Amino acid sequence: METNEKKHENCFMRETCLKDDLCPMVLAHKLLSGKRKIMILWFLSNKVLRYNEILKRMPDVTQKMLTKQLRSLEDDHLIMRHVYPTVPPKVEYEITDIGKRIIPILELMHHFGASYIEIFRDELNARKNAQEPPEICN
Amino acid sequence: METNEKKHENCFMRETCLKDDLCPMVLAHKLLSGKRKIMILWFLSNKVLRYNEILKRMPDVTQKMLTKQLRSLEDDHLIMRHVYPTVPPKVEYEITDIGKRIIPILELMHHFGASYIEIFRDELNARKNAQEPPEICN
DNA sequence: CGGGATCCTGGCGGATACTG
DNA sequence: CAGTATCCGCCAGGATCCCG
Repeated sequence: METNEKKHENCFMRETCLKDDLCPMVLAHKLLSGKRKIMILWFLSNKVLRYNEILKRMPDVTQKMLTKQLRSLEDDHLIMRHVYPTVPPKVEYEITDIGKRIIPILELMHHFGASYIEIFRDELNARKNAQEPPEICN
Repeated sequence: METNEKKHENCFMRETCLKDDLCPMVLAHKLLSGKRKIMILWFLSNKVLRYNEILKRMPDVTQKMLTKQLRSLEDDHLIMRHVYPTVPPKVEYEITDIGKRIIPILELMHHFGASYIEIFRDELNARKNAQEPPEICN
């Protein structure tokens, strides 16, 4: 496993790493680190969606935050924004070619999450109940 | 691509999603969302490392934050902490079997980051220079 | 050596109201 | 419909000092 070791070391030992965005890992992490970005990309991965369609799929997000995350993704060239100057306005969001390269990552994350849940379901439920005491407390 | 679409919808439309940790995507995102967790797992993916060895590989992290991220990863069963009660103390960190399942995700992220840099190198450099004005300003 | 304890701050993200 | 505008709480994360 020496090649693997070397690769990992190289990535982070380069002086540019952690400082600018030219370390592949740091950059990838940055591009995906917004709280809603992963979900947005996940939704757009197989469909063009309008603003409200995305909003409907995210039960607990505010309009402001959704807009912010969409703008950030657009600035990073991961999604495209199509504005139709009609009345009422219509705006569609579409994943870019580069954005599509993230989908395999999301698939793996989904798969990993599912495995993790299988193994630790009981503990996850226990944690959940611990931080969400029953109604009795009221 | 209907199966794909269904799968994605199901993940987030389930009432549990975004609310508890039982949505695979939300959970996976949570487990990896710490600022340094990805790098730590990356380093440990092929090696057992001591505390200071990890620290040396992260130029800009404080001891407190490294400790915090390590504890969080340990609580989530992604790494193990081995304490040798010697003088001076020696602590080693090792990735767990479940943690190892994250490595393919990191490999993909690294690959994606590299592709992204190839395509947008100029823009990334421009952004970097914009937020880091030359010494002249002093 | 490998932390813990404290204090502090930026900005992420939420709530609510308004608008072209 | 698809956003702004405004206000604000919170906490991840940083700086600094101390310790067994």
